[in-house]
Amino acid sequence: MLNLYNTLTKRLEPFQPLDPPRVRMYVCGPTIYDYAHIGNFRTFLFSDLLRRYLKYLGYELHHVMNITDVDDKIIQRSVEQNETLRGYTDRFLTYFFEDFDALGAERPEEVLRATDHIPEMVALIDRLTARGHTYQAEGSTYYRIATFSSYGKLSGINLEGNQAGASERVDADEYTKEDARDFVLWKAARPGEPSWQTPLGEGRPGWHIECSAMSMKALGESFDLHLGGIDLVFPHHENEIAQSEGATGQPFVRYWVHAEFLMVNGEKMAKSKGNFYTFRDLVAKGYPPRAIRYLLLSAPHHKQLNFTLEGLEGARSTVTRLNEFRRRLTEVETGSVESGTSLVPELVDRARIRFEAAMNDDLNTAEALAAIHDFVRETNGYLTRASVTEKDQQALLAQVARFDSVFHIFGDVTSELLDSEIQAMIDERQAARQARNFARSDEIRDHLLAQGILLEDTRDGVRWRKR
RNA sequence: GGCGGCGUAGCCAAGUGGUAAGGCAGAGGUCUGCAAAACCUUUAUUCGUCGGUUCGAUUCCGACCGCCGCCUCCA
Repeated sequence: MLNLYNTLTKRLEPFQPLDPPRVRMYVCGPTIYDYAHIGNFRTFLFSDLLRRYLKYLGYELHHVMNITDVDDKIIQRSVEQNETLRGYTDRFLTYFFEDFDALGAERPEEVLRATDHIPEMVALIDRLTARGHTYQAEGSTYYRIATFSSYGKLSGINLEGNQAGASERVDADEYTKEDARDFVLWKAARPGEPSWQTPLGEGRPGWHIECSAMSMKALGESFDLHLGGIDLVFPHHENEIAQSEGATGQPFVRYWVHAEFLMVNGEKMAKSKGNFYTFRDLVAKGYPPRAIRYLLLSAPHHKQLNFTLEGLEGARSTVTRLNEFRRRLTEVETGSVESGTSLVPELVDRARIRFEAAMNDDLNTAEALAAIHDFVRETNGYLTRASVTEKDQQALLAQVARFDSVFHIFGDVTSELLDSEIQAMIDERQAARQARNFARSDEIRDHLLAQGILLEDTRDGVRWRKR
């Protein structure tokens, strides 16, 4: 039984979907104003891991991810680039999914763009208005938080304020609100900004309403899982609850699960801090996508993970080792074994049980990976000591496949799914590395020839001096 | 100021009231006519500091030090 830490209840809870074996899951996707950095991808790889593990457990996923394709930064960037909003976001959406695919993440069943769902948002705002949760000011529509009594239940935010130390930063909002805590549902059009003509007036949607409208459209008014980065707990997810439950009167989401930050030198990796790496930065430095995936999944999602290049080097070694292991297992020569002497079934069972126990414990990936590593080491040792039957080999390969269906880290470090631009970067790096290796082996060979240790080195083979 | 989290070997990092997983890096070794791979051994008497509870604490409690996050757009 999978247990998940639920931000809403602040407890570890057994996961029970509303309508098994279906699982309806919504993930807050990217705002595509630029390339995503690997901190962003930590969340998306976490949702990929959860998705894959739920499938491993036999659930049927209906996984929805939104794309925020209209907001202040996007508008600003598209104007700077002299592109239309749609053209600009189309371009960065393409980049996003190139990276997403290269990182081995499975595509959600549905990817929904905000600007494709303006009518749904307007309809939801209408429902909120009918229930008395909204007010208008200067052409914009706001949510009146005072009308939603359980506001704050997700984040534990104190509505009484207590922002003395934060007061200088509060109220940078350019729109007119009755109360600083209220948030905008529909923003009145402003000159030079994209806008939509709707019954609410000409304007564009607020950020929070997108997710409520799209998630409920795709998954219904109540659904199982809602994921996102920890920074979305407040105000985004708190506001989603206010919008959705305010409109429907129904419980919105059963399990809220949040991914912690990726840190750099002890600080949150963020565009605004300038301490970020994009996926492409790292590929250009020669790191395989699979190593990046491994690193981002190597610590449990509820803990901050400190990113270092040294750690990424380690991840590359690890992933190479896993890949070699699977190849070795695939190519091993099978033989016969005295009946009843095979240790393989026990080895496989032990690894699988430990792996599942770790994953069921709120997706403790560190422990699950430890189970995989022990399995790999023990199997490698077994392979060097004894021959395996074909049946053993199949059992071992099947177990590798089970692990890999969840983590997706055993494959080639490069991927056939890679976008050509990314693939080119990798090819270049690999060619350079190979060249270095050749040079090094040439050096060694020359040295050995000079020493007379090596008598001959041809394509067909080498001849060594007899000892 | 309010709320929350973290501090474990060179790096990343799990974990527990009963004596420190795993990966990477390092060292030694086995095997292979070099190398690589693989395997074996080894690397924290100790888990920020100081107290307390306990037969026993890294794990519980308190204080302190250091760091971080949210409260503002943010994965």
